[in-house]
Amino acid sequence: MLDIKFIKENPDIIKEAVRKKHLSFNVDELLSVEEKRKATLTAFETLRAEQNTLSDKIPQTADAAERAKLIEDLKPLKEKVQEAEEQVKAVMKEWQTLMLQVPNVPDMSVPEGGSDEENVEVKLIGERPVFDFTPKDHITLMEQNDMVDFERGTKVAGFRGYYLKNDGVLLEMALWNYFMSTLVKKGYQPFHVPSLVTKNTLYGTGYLPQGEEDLYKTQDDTYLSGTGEVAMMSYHSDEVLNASDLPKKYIAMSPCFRREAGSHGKDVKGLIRVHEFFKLEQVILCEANHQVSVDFHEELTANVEEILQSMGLHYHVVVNCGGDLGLGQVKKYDIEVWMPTQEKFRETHSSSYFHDFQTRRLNIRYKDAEGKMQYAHSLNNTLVATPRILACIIENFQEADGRIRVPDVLKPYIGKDYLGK
RNA sequence: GGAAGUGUGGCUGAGUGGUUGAAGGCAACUGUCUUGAAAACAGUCGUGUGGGAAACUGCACCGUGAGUUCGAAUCUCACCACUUCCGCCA
Repeated sequence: MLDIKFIKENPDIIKEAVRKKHLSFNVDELLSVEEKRKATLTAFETLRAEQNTLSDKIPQTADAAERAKLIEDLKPLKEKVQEAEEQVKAVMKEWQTLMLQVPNVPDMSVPEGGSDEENVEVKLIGERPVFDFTPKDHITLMEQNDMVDFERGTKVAGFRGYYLKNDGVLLEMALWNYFMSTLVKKGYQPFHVPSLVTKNTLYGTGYLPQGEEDLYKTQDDTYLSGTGEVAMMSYHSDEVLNASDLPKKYIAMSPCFRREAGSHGKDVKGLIRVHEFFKLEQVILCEANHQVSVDFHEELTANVEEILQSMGLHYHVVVNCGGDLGLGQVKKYDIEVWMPTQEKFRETHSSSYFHDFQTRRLNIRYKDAEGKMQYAHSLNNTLVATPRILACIIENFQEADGRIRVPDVLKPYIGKDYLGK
């Protein structure tokens, strides 16, 4: 959600945002509904003021006959007030529907483009691993080493189902522990957050109304969240925070559920794209200042890079083009790790900032130094999402004999040098 | 799932139809006093939105939504959350 004042004063900026994000939204329509909203509201408030004034006279009138006359006189006004109120409600509904579709304005540094194919590489770290044998893909390797069972996974859970087992589970838990403990040392607070959430939280984070078809819905009108960001961000909804408590730095761990509607043909095998996975997500709430947001955005990205480098993974960072940004995102980096058998980088992390887009919807504020209420800024980035990253690690660290070498930094968490049989 | 109760400002807590946006207390802020602090005393102290240069002022908000009424924090209904008891279950 953006400030309607800002939209009214800068319609061209919003139109440019719509264009750059490749959306279809009619800013002029919103502006005309906004005018209608103000006019209807003013009309209603004027009538209501009249009603209040006359109503207040009644208890001050002692004479019963006079009283009865006043009450009688107010009856027609009551109907007019009700009519005006109906009109306000109708316009407000229209207004809110449109307001939820207004995109946040992408940063100047966001490149032009319509899809992820036009994202721009901004950093390249490490080198492609060289194998003196033909490398196997993660599916083959993990099945050979009894780390995964896709056959029974689909039998039990359906399309994209999987069981992780044995060293696959040890690797997964080692990653959770390693990533988590690294960030806790940096002062981030760990949370295990709900993944079954109400509608409002999803509107608040911007996953509704646009993302409806990718969400699993329950018969109780709750949803299975696709990311821990949703519950973590909503943690402080409708709160006024102390400025001195900012920034809030959190790690949200939770299972994540995604219908992957519209991607049935993509990554149909393996652990790259699954309906159900586990994620630790970094979330920051900070003061409402662009440069502060930018600095924390770099921090969230650097946190992950540091860990990927410590494992010796080859990756690059891309800045997402306008068309690949979510409605609320100002700027986004994707971190993509090299997949040897696919001979391309695959997204393992996604780092973005929102300014006050989410906090307006969630009503998360703080009082600044002058005592003025401000909407906080919000940011998030994946810390680690399993099992996708397992696929990357396993392919990159495979040996000729089919075993998987354990990166040095993970050895304390796994207790051995190689995974597999 | 059954029964009863509760839901008011940052917190606590009055208020059961008419200057109540809401008493009192705590916390916070500002002054006086003090070398400084505490204490005491005096004062200030909700949010959003519209009008106005400002003083000021209209409207809305007492869990959410609907209703009754000239008028609702207060009455009615539905929903939600919490508490306690019972049942069931990890």
